[in-house]
Amino acid sequence: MTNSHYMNNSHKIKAERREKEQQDRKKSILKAAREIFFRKGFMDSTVEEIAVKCGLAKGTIYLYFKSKEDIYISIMAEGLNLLKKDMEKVSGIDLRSDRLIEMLVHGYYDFYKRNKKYFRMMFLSSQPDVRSRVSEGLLKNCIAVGNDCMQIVSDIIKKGVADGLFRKVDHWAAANILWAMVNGIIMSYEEDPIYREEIVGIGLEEILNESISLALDGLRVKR
Amino acid sequence: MTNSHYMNNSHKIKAERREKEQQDRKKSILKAAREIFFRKGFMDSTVEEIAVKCGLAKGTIYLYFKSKEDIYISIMAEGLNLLKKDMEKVSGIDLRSDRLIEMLVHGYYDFYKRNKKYFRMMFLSSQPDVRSRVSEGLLKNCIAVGNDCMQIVSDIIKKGVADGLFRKVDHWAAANILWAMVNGIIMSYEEDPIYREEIVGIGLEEILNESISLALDGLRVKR
DNA sequence: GAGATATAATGACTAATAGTCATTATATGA
DNA sequence: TCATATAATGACTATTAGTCATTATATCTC
Repeated sequence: MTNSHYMNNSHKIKAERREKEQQDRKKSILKAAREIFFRKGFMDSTVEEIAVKCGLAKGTIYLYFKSKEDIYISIMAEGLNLLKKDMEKVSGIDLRSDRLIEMLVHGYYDFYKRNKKYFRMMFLSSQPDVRSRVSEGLLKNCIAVGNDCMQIVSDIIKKGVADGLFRKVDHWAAANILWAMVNGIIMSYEEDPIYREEIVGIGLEEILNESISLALDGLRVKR
Repeated sequence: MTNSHYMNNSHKIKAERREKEQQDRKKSILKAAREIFFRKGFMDSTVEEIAVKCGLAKGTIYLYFKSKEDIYISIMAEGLNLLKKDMEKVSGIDLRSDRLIEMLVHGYYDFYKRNKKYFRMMFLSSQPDVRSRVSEGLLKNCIAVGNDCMQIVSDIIKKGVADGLFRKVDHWAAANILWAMVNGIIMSYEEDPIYREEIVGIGLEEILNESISLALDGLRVKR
C-alpha cells in the first residue's frame, strides 16, 4: 500500500517533468517560428526552416503542432495575451472613464508600435482558408482572449455610464465600435506604411487622437 | 504613299483587334478565377484549376498574368471599382451632408452583403507577403481607386463643413476615421460570422447605425 | 547492469502546386 | 503555298506541407 502510493507519487512527478519538457520544446519551437514568421510572413516561411532554427527535424515539429497554421496562430495568441496584459494594467487605474479610454487607446497604439508583427498576424488569421486549417481549440482560445480585451473596454464604458459621465449606451456595442474603429484606423495605416501618411497628410498617432475625441464626444452626456 | 498609308491603317486595325482579343482572354481568365477564389480563398485555389475552368492550359494563364497574386489583386480591383461606382451614385444626390454620410454607410453595408467575397480579398491583400508578389502597377491602381472612394467621403464632409452643419474638422482625416471605423466594424463581424453577433448581442447593421450616429454626433456643430 | 518497454526524434518519401520554357499549333501576310 | 509572327501547350523543375517506417533515447524491472 505504502509502496504503491510511493510509486504513484513517483509516476506523477515523472509525468509532470515530461509535461514540462514537452512545454519547453513547444516554447523553443515557437521562439524559432516567431522570428521567422515575423521576418518573412506566413507564406514565405517554411516549417523546415523553423525546424532547423531550433535544431530539430521537420517531423519533430509535427509532434508538437498539427499544422503550420497552428504554429502561426499560437504565436498570434502570444501577441493577444501580451496585449491583454497591457490593457489590464490600464483598467486597474483609478481615473475617470474617459481618461481611461484615452489611456487604453494610447496603450494600444504603443503596443502596436512595439509589436507590429503581431498585428499583421492577427489580420491574416481572419482569412477563412487559414482558419479552416487551425485547430478548434486554438481558435476558441484566441477568440476568448480577444473577448477578455473587449470586456475590459466594455467595463470601463459601463463604469462611465454608471458615473453619469457617458450617455446610457449599450456598453458592449460601444466597446465593439470603439475597438473596431481603432483597429480599422491602425489597419489602414498598416496597409500602406509610407503612402498612407502621405495621402492622409496626418500621422497615425494624431488621427487616433482625433478618433478618440470624436468617440468620447459621442459617448459623453450632453449638457 | 497612299499604299503605305493604307497598310498603316490596316495594321492599326489589326493591332486593335488583337488588343481586344487579349483583353477578352484576360476577362475570361478573371471570370474563372473569380469563381474559384470566391469559393476557396487564395490559398486553396490553384492556377491549374483556373486554367481548366476557362479551357486553357496553365502556361497560357502566365501569358496574361505574372503571378497568382496578380490575378487575385485584379479581381480585388474589380470589387473596389464596383464599390466606387456605388459610392459615386450616392455622392451625386442632393441632400444634407449628414444624410449623405448615412446613405454612404448604408450603401457600403449593402455592398458588403452583396459582395462579401470581395471584402475578404481586400483584407488578405494587405499582407506584406502577398503584396510583395503583386506587380507595382496593379497595386498602385488599387490604392488609387481606394483613394477615389475616400475622396468621395471627404468631399461630403467638406461640404458639410462649408454648410455649417459640421464642425471645422480636417475633412481628409475625418473621412479616414469614418472609413476605418466602418471597415473595422465590418471586419470584426467578418472574422466570426456567427460567434460575433452572439457575443456582441447586436447585429452588424444595428451596430453600424450606432456608429454612424456616434460619428455624426462628433462631427455636427454643437448648439 | 542487462534487457524490455515506452517515448521521442528522424529524415526519406509523397503529393501538391507555382512558375518556366522548349515545342507545337494557329493566324497573318506575301 | 510558304514564311513569319503570334498564341497556346503541357511536360518539367523546384519547392514545400505533411506522413510514417525506422532509429535513438530514456525509463523501468529484475
